[in-house]
Amino acid sequence: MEPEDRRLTARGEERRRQIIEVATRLFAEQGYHPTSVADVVDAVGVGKGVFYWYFASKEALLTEILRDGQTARRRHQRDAIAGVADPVAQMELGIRTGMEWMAAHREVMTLIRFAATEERFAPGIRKGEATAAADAAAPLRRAIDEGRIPDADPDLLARSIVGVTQHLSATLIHADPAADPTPVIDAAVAFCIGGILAAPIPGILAAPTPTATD
Amino acid sequence: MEPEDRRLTARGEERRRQIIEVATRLFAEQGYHPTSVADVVDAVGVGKGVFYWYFASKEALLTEILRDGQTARRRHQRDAIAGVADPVAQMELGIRTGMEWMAAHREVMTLIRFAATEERFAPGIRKGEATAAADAAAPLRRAIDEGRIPDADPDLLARSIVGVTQHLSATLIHADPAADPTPVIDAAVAFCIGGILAAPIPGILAAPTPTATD
DNA sequence: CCTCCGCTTGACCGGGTGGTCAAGGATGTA
DNA sequence: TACATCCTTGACCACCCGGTCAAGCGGAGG
Repeated sequence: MEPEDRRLTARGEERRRQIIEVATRLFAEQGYHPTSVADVVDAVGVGKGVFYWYFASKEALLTEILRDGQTARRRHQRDAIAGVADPVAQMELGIRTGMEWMAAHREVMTLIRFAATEERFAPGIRKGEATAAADAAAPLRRAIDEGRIPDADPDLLARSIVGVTQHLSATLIHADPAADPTPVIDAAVAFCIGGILAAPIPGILAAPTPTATD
Repeated sequence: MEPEDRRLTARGEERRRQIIEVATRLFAEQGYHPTSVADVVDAVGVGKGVFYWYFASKEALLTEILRDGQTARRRHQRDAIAGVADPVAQMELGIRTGMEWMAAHREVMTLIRFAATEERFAPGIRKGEATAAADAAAPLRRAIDEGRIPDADPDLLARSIVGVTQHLSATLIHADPAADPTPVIDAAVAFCIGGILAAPIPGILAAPTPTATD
């Protein structure tokens, strides 16, 4: 019988959760590859067979962590903006709740960023990020249609916002988990709202200047 | 005699370069850990001992690739903005040349993003990114002092810009290396310039709304 | 009390890893 | 030619990895 279609008792579900939790922490702290299955089961305090009772492989466990993390973040953001009508307010709230989720789930974000660099996991990550970008692009498109913000490629705007939020989250919030993330989040919101309002800037942008030394 | 203080002939230097080049490609394609030293020397077409003639360890090779990549990007950006006086023009040119460099060095960027997630390599990456952020923060500070852009934390602005450029580079330009990166770069410039001009936006930002479900 | 089955154990396996090294070929210099 | 130095070889090593499995435990339902 395969691990994925086993019927688990309450005790079994709890053990499974525990393994996911410990593995997420260890993978994020030491790296996925440097962390062995033995490390995980030792940290949990069980025999090695337990791991393979609940998971088909080490890779399957990481895949599940990544998938669950991406869907959880998406749901968190969707729920947050559900009651808001104004698209620009939706954007701000989406940025806020997205960063709050990232700050509260640093380990998962580290794993997602790792997985994006390894071709075995990257397709799944790319798909999730495309979904996230599409989620963000929808209100942007509406805002453009309503004339609330200048005309620009909604997908590029959405990707830019994802870039700002993920990077600030990774470098500043994760650097000091104890610190209050609010100022960083406020800065991200201000920067992103400025960015989406900025498409046509007359007289600021310099000439194309294709001066490359490379 | 240790590899690091060997005196290499022209042939030796060439071999060393070749190993770095091949390893960079393989590490980026398959991942650092899944790529064995045997994979690298096989791809180069030499015996295993050659690797350890030029490098102390697999880890030392990656560290060197990362360090060289970060310094090369920094120099590229510094050289590009050297002759420009206006701080806002410096910012735009810095964003442009930075993204051009990233587009031309996808493999190295992939390795940098990987290394940032593994604690063994992360300190070096963080240091390099702090330097890059400081480089970008300097013209921002001047622009603020001169009243060219609104008052805001230059470091947060710099980190936001790094986030946009790296993410757009990683997700869009790397996704299709054959495509012309210019439209993406233009979008990044517009978004970032908008972001740094955006600090005080009256009547746009909604109320703080600390509605969290978590 | 017994039986069943979800759960656990940990020794074991094949194979791959990073790294070493004694030996020998290639190259430049004198 | 002779010699030193640079470079290359590839078998070899100790170790550890992900994964397997026969055996046994223990709690819930009968």
